[in-house]
Amino acid sequence: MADDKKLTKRADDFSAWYNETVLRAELADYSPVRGCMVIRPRGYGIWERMQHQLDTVFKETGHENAYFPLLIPESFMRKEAEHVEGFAPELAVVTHGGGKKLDEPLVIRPTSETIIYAMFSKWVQSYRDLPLLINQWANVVRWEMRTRLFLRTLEFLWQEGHTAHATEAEAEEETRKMLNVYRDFMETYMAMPVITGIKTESEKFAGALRTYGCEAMMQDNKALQAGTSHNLGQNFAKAFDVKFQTEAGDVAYAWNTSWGVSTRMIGGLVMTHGDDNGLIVPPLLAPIELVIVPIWRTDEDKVRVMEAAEKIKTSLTGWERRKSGKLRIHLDNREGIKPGAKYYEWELRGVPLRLEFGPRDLDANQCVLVRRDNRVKRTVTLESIGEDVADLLSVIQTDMQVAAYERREANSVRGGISYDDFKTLMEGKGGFVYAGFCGSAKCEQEIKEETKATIRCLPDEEFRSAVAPTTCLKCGGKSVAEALWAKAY
RNA sequence: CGGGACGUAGCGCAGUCCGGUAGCGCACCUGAAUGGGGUUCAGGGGGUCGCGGGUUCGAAUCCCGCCGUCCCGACCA
Repeated sequence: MADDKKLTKRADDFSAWYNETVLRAELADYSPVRGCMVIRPRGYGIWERMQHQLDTVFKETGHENAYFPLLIPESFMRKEAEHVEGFAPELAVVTHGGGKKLDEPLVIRPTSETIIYAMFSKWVQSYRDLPLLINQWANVVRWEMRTRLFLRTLEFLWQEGHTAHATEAEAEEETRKMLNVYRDFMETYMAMPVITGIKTESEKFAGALRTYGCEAMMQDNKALQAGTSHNLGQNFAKAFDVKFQTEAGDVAYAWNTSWGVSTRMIGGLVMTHGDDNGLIVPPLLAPIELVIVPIWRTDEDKVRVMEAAEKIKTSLTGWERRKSGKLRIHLDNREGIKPGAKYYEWELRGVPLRLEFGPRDLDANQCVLVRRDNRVKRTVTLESIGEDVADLLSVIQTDMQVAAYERREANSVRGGISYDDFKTLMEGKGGFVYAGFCGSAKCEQEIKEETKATIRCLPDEEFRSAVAPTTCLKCGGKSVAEALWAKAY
């Protein structure tokens, strides 16, 4: 931050730009503990809107919220072999309580499968108890080596859905359904298009049968896994004895799923939409959608402009829209700060629409609306201000989504790329590469070592290339699936 | 855990080589003017110089130890 006022430009140092934007837009701050962060009101406000929307859909799809404890007996973590292996390196463990060493150490949850399925085994007796559809909003702790605000912190907030079903097919349907819930949310609300698909064995959740994910492309052309959904099969049911009596009278293990999205999505939002002036929040998730900046020169003007600005705010606040509820408006009536300074400040904070209103506007019964996403100014009459603001916000939402989609496609490569060209691309600007994969973990591992790119997923059908690749990107052998390759966060 | 940089006011830094009254910019407070894209002037408040020990008449500065942060590598929503 050589110049106090200007952000580092994305093109100069994307990583520095991201950190500065998050800090200066007051989304979050560093905590006294390494790797932890404080989510500030402007960041938490976005999270609350994300939570509200997702929670609504979770309930519409039949899930109920519950809360399971933070502390998990260490022995629980050991009951599922892959699970313990996957999470052991990043566990935080409580060894003392009340001044005494504990008989059994307690793990701070890195995720709650173990405690939840232990409880499910008590609650599930009969096929009539199924499906059991539970969600919890919680914090989890994973002791990561390197951390970044929102993207990877020791503690983060998320939701984790956990379900139990009578059949494998039902569990698979649930897994896919919730993946699509995430996808819809990310596209519609975050204006962040994603590629959905299945994870390879090496990227799969520890303990799952199959893992599906949503992958978004950030402005540095790296991939961000924004949500995952797991078909757990009967792995945890067997480990925690989640059994039920079937309609026919047999005893069977339940089929489980789990799925989650976290505050990491806020990082995704920043890196999808931000520009060199700071944050840009899509209207549907913006805690403030419209900021009114009054302008005056003389004391008389100040009085009448402020009075009229208050009126505009009141009349607009009454506007109710289908998806986004009442208009969320802030009137910046601070004195002693020039309008220009306010513009920069609210732009940095990402408020999608600004209304400028001064004496000239008052006399002409008009105001100036300025879009955050493309900075286009428009003078509109106050007669129809409600419609205009609502329309513009909706257009901004759509335009942001389209822009993000077009950027992703412009940086995606399909249809035949040599391994040499692939390496060059990954050393340079990066991007999404759709290419054949022979299915061997060896090829996957070698590519990772040589280029740092990984298979983000084997994309779902609608994202696959028109002509399926026939040979493996690495070994040239027969391709068994089309893979999406990219460097990832 | 390895390599590098750093720790001085809320933030960003200078001062450290060569020991001698702790400074600058921004932010903050007061007042006046200013106000359609980052306002100006005047006045003001704020510091265990990361922590502990040592050398010295005297340490932000030299020596030893520790702690912490950031960046780069091995792990990851």
